[in-house]
Amino acid sequence: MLARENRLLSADDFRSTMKQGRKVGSDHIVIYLKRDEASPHARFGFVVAKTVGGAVQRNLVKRRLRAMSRQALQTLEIKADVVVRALPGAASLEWSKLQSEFESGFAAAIKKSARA
RNA sequence: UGGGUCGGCAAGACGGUCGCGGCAGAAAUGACGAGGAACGUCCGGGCUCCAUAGAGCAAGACGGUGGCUAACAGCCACCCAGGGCAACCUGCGAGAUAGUGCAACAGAAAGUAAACCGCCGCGCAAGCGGUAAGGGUGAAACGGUGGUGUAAGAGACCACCAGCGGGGUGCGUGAGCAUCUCGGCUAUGUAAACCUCGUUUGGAGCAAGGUCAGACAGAAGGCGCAUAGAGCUGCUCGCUCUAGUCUUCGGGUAGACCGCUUGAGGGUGUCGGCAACGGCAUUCCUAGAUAGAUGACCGUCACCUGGAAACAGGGACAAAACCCGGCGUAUCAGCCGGCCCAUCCA
RNA sequence: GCCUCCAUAGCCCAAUGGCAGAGGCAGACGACUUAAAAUCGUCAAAGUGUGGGUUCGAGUCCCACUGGAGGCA
Repeated sequence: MLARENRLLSADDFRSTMKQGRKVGSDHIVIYLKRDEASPHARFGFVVAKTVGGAVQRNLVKRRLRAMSRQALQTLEIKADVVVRALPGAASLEWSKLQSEFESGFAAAIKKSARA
């Protein structure tokens, strides 16, 4: 779990990040990243729809994504809002595969947003 | 030993590192942190507000008997019916002489009367009369079998059996069971069709409800000012509140705290009861989030699968959101016990 | 949290408890046409989401599930 200041809390935050942020997709996840140097912290949020699975599967996916986000936060230098959307099939994926997907997608999103 | 049937247990254990949630603490830190179904939301309650929870109708639910319970559509014991060699299982199991409806097709006829082919009598014949044994239809045909009887037949009469109704005796709290006796010789099925009888249900739901803080902009229409609106789901009455109130459109806020986890609570012992369950004593406190807390990495042991071994792989279903009691449904691999049947041995 | 509705042929849908199922679009074949469209005719395609029950008989009535759609606070 992330600390409270590193989480997206309101529906408006989610909406603006997904609308204005840079979007990078892969087989099982989609990452939206919006740079915001004015905000005090980098913030993460997760969207895991019912199509992913039942409550148990969705919680597992959310927790794994949170653990990955926490690791990414330690090496992150920029301030940004990030939303990770999980797609069907993410629940049956192994940890290492999901992690590699997340890391490559996250790096691509940072590169893309730096160009903008 | 094999097969069956019923019930119960458990939901791998211990530890390390990095993190999360609320709690305690000044801090360091400490203990705690999803389930047997947390699920589906099918019932019943507690709790909160509406009147203190009221009356009648309507509407719904339930339906063998006795008990348990806060309550129930649940549970226990028993009765009856059906299935099974048996253990055991299944049953929305009141009422069809209160009334209404329906019973397609076939068939003469589908519920209280009648007669298609027959059979018998009369008649040359057409036909008329008697009859309901036999045939045929159907899911179902107005008791069954055997006899007496007759022109042929028929509960017309008789015996036994089945079934219905009235009465009695014994046992049982009771549903009922056993048995005796009398009566018409017989009355179809369907109430998970309307209905009748009995019992029972006021409504809304923790986004209930309350405290604090904060934001905004009003407009149109309906009904009313002493009978009108709302609370109050369909109606009538009754009660309370208000001079306004409701609907639609538009605008604004969606923050904090309480409710919020100690409860019809769990464990153990003992007593009462066939049991469900209850009494008493003692002991324990065990999640309270709000985009919503359990994840990642690793070690040891146990289980299963493959393998000679090293070793490799695997572990279901499914996650609290005010709280309980049930029901229903999902569940890999397991463990334990009662009972029944078959076979073998003594 | 509280409710409501739906499931029938590839698609949209109808049905009084009664021979088990109507219609339209789409499909196949034929006619018309030089050919095609349109039109006309013919044909095929379902066993009514699943499992039980009531009934002589169930798409229909009852119960439990499964999947889907919607509403209110």
